[in-house]
Amino acid sequence: MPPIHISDAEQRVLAALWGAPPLTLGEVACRLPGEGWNVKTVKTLLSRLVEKGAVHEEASGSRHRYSALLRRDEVANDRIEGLIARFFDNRPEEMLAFFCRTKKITRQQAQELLAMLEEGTQ
Amino acid sequence: MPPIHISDAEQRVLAALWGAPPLTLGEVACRLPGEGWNVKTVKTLLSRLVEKGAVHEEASGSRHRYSALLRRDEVANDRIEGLIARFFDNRPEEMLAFFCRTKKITRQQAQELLAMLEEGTQ
DNA sequence: AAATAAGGACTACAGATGTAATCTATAGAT
DNA sequence: ATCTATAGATTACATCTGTAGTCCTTATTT
Repeated sequence: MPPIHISDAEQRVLAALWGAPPLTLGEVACRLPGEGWNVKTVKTLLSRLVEKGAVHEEASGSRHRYSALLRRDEVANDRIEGLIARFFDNRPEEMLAFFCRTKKITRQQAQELLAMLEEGTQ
Repeated sequence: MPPIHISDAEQRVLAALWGAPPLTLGEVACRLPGEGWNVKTVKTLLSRLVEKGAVHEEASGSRHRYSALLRRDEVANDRIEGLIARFFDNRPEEMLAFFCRTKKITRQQAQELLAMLEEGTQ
């Protein structure tokens, strides 16, 4: 199966479902404050996500409830992999270096990060 | 001006121009081995990039030569910013943590990175 | 019971994107 | 001088995306 492609707008809707119980259309719409979308727009995006297999739709009385089938970290990971492939020649450490060079990460933060790694590998 | 949006396919073409002298269409096409695109397709993408102001086109005899107007690190940075905003609540250090948690980097690499930061901040 | 609101199914429609094809000019090969 | 390969300008066309609108069926409110 070809990997599902989630568009930008769809991703925002998907995000509204992350870490939430199955939500109705209205509930989803409420969780998308900044977007300024019509509820119908949210419905369209939800339907497309269902078609794509990224969201589950279940009947609940005369309404439906929607829940995410893709986890945030799965999607995030895909995106990151894509960036590493495209811009950093498939070398994670290159991306990390770039990140540190440009992303104003402090020595402090790097140190904490290192500590975390130490923990994870022991 | 609204930020230029470079599509996925366009990005691959742009990448072929990075770090290279102005190239002709044929030269660009040659630098896109894996894509399996018709030269006409490459030409279309190049033209769109020119329209969008991401690529410069200059006459060279009866042909044209193309060169990137956006640098790799600019584009990479935009993408990374997007990810941080979308998936990590605008907190770079969260993305870094994720990065390290998913084992994309070894302790060794982190250590080198830290050394680099030390150097940069002294 | 009647009016209203929420939301389902289906439809709409322009602009972006992927992926070329045509038609034409010209530079290099014979 | 002619043929051929490269590539410029223009056009094509299906699909995807953003952004709803219609029309209909409940649930809820009066």
